[in-house]
Amino acid sequence: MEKLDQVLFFTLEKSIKKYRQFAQKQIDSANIDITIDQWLVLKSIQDLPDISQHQIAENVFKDYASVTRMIELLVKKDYLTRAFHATDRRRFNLIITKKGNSVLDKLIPIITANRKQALKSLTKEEIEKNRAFLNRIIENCKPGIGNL
Amino acid sequence: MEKLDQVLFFTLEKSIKKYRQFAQKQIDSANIDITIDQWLVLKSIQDLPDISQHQIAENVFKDYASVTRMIELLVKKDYLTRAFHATDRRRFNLIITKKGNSVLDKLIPIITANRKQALKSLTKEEIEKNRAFLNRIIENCKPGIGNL
DNA sequence: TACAGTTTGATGATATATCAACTATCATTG
DNA sequence: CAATGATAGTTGATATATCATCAAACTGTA
Repeated sequence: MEKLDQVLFFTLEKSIKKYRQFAQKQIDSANIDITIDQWLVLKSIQDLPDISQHQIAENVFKDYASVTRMIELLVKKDYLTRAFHATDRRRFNLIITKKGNSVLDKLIPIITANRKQALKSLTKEEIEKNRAFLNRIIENCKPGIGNL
Repeated sequence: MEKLDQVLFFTLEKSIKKYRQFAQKQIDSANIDITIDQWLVLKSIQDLPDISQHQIAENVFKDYASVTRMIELLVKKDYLTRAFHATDRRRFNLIITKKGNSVLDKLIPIITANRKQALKSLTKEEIEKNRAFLNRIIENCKPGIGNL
């Protein structure tokens, strides 16, 4: 069996971890109290204000349970409030607070710079090819007749 | 700001997560009681029998604390034993048990099949290009003068 | 309308990630 | 040899991942 560092999935894990560490450090350095995962959730709500927690989970491909807990944290941090939903009493209205919006605004230039730095010297074409490649992996890993 | 699904790092996260879910399912289906992360640690020890916990952590780019806890679990599961190190009393000798070796053996065909399935229809050349691409991201995210 | 099945969300248990603080041991050097 | 600094590993706290189970509310249909 090959050594781990020759396996593509290993490089894949390493790259995303390094990017996350790097990006989180930049956020911390700016004294913004949020994790990348919390930001993903908050951003999903901003993009689709009437989103449900289940939809958020699918959006950021996280577990429903994780989303529940992350939302609790965002409420604790006063970035988000929960109100009753007008038509469905199982659901909540997730409303980003002023503080939450301010954090989202402050994050824009940081995240943009992070992505730019991480993709420095890589062309648009390379990036697109890579995305296509990764999407084929995603397709191949879908549960299907072949691997149930 | 772009929607999340247009961001490369998002696709990157998704692909590694989908691969992990898929691969873990195959392991579970074979009734092998191990997680992928535990396997990574066990495999590191098999590859380098005199490895230290710090080296393991670097090998699989995990935190030292995580490695400590994963090793505890592997010992509990009787896949690994800890003995005193001959020359350095701070360290441990990590020895894979018979049971551990048996699990490692049983995993070889499963992991091989997983990787093959996930990379189905992707050529060696594409894979190599992709690895190079990811390595450039890793380089770009290294802490340096530009982003401290 | 009443029941069955589905959807939304919460919670408990376990595994891992990350940071910080801590102990024990080793290595260096004055 | 003693003081200092480096290294190996542990532990606590908090965040997240995953699975299973649960309750409440909704929907469709007999």
